[in-house]
Parts: sequence; structure tokens; C-alpha cells
Amino acid sequence: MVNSRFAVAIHILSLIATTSDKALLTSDFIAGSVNTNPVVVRRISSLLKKAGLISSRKGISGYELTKKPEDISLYDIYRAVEEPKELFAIHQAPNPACSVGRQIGTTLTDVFGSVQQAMENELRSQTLQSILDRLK
Amino acid sequence: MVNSRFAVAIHILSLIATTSDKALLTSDFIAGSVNTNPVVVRRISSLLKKAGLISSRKGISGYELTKKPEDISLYDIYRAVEEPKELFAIHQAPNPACSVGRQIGTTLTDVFGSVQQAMENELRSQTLQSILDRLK
DNA sequence: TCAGTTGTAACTATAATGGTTACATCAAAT
DNA sequence: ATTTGATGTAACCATTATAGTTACAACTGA
Repeated sequence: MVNSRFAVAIHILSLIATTSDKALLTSDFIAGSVNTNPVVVRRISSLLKKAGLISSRKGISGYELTKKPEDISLYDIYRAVEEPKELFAIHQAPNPACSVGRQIGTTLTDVFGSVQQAMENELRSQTLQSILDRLK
Repeated sequence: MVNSRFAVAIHILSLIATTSDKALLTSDFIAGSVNTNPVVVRRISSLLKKAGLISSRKGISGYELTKKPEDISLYDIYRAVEEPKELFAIHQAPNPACSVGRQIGTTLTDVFGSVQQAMENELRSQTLQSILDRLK
């Protein structure tokens, strides 16, 4: 497998959304639920904070959502924790002396772009609230 | 970037489809167009061959498509060269003592599955022929 | 002042990937 | 038959991404 940051981010946000006593939500506590190291939680929380999805203050325990769960799409979360890289890489510098080599780059950019669009549209169609509904 | 096998596979198949003199299609020649090492080409060709998309014979130069370009979907190519792994990984062993931890696994499997479906459907909707059309 | 927490830098182990060398195997031309 | 040139594949290396970990500065409230 490649990368579980997205999954962990959703886990973290779900915990925050469903825990009424916010002071319980230390990175240690969250790490216990995710089953990882507290620093991993703080690292991902830091990304979610930069993206404006949660708030926290140094020295004080507790994280809070800054938006309602129905206003946080999975796309928002995805963009918060993933590098803005493409789904599929395109090999560098194909031979411009070859007809295929000359045009494959832009062609693949277009095609891969439409695939990525399809994926991102699906991510946009679901929210943290949809996740919470499924958890019940 | 992560993985350009898919892009290289499409490049290889496009070259095979558009080259009339099949004997020209050595791994060396293809590598010259892709701008990589011939072994990389043979490695990916081997996967395409296992998937039944092309044919070749040891000792004889030349690769050939075994199907018409309109009958090779991008999904077929994708499946030929990518490990059957999920788009997003799910963290292992979340805490079953926690309500979220207990249910997040199946929830994420469902949600990520629908996202992957969306992506794969888009891949199924395009073929090698659509790529060739764009190359003109 | 002190205990507990977040934020972050730094290091490590692991895994995936692409490039490379090497070589066995095979087919066709000579 | 020998030689030449090709595919098929194993093996190794360098690079990169990731998750886990240790360490510690900065901060808050008791």
C-alpha cells in the first residue's frame, strides 16, 4: 500500500465530530483510536489545521471542527493531506523526433486529467457527515 | 511522482498500433521513443503480454496487438500494469474498543471503493483508439 | 513553577520504483 | 553450424515516499 494519510485524516475528523468533551481529544487519545504514534496524529492534524478544517492551540488539549460535518467534503480532506500530485505519473522527456513521443505528453495529460476529474467529483459528492451517518 | 508504468504502457501500445513495419519494433527502438532503458520496455511489455494485449516471441523482433485498438480499454491497460491495490490505503488495526475505530474500516472500504469505481468507470470509457485519435 | 499539551525538526526502517548490468534462450541470416 | 541480434528475466542499486520514533521548544492553566 501507498499512503494512509487520507484514511487517518477521516478517522481523526470523525473522532472530533463525535466526541462531545473536546478536552478528551489529545493527540495521545486520538492515536490510541487510530493505533499509531501521537506525532503522526499531530502531523496530520497540522495539515487539517492549515487547510482550515480544524482548530487547535499549542499547549491546550482539544481539537475542534471549524465547519459543520456536512460542509466538509471528502475532497476538502483529500486536498488537505495529499500533495497536489497527479493520480498517474507521465514519463519524462519522450523523444520529440518520434510522432508518438512528440504528442503523447499532452494526450496523457488530458486523458489522465479526465480520470482524475471523475475521481475528484466522487470525492466532492461525499462529506464528513456521510461518513458519520455510516458509522452509526 | 509515483509510478509511470501506466503512461509508458500506453506509449508502447500507441507505438505498436501506429507502426506498420512490425519488425522495427524492438525494445531498443521503443525505448528510444519513450526515453528509457530497453529493459524497462521489455518489463512492461511482459506485463502487457501476460494480460493478452500484445504478442511477441523470444528471439524475434517485433510486438503486435492481439486486439483492435477500439477493443482495448484504458482499464485493461491499467489492470495489466498496476498491482491490484486500492487507490487509498486504510490504516491497519484501529482500536476496536473505540466506536469510531471499530467501524471506520468497513466504512472507508465502502467509500474508497465507490471512489475507485468512479475512476475505473472513466478508464473503461476510453480505449487505445481514443488515444490514437488524439495523437493525430 | 510545574505538569501536560501542541508543533515541528530530525532520524530510521521499510517499500516501491526505474534504471542498469548480466545472461540464458531463441530465431534467422550467413 | 556459427554468428548476430533479439526477447525474457533475475539481480542489484539509487532514489523517493511514508510511517514510526525520539527529542525538544513553546505554550497554557493549575
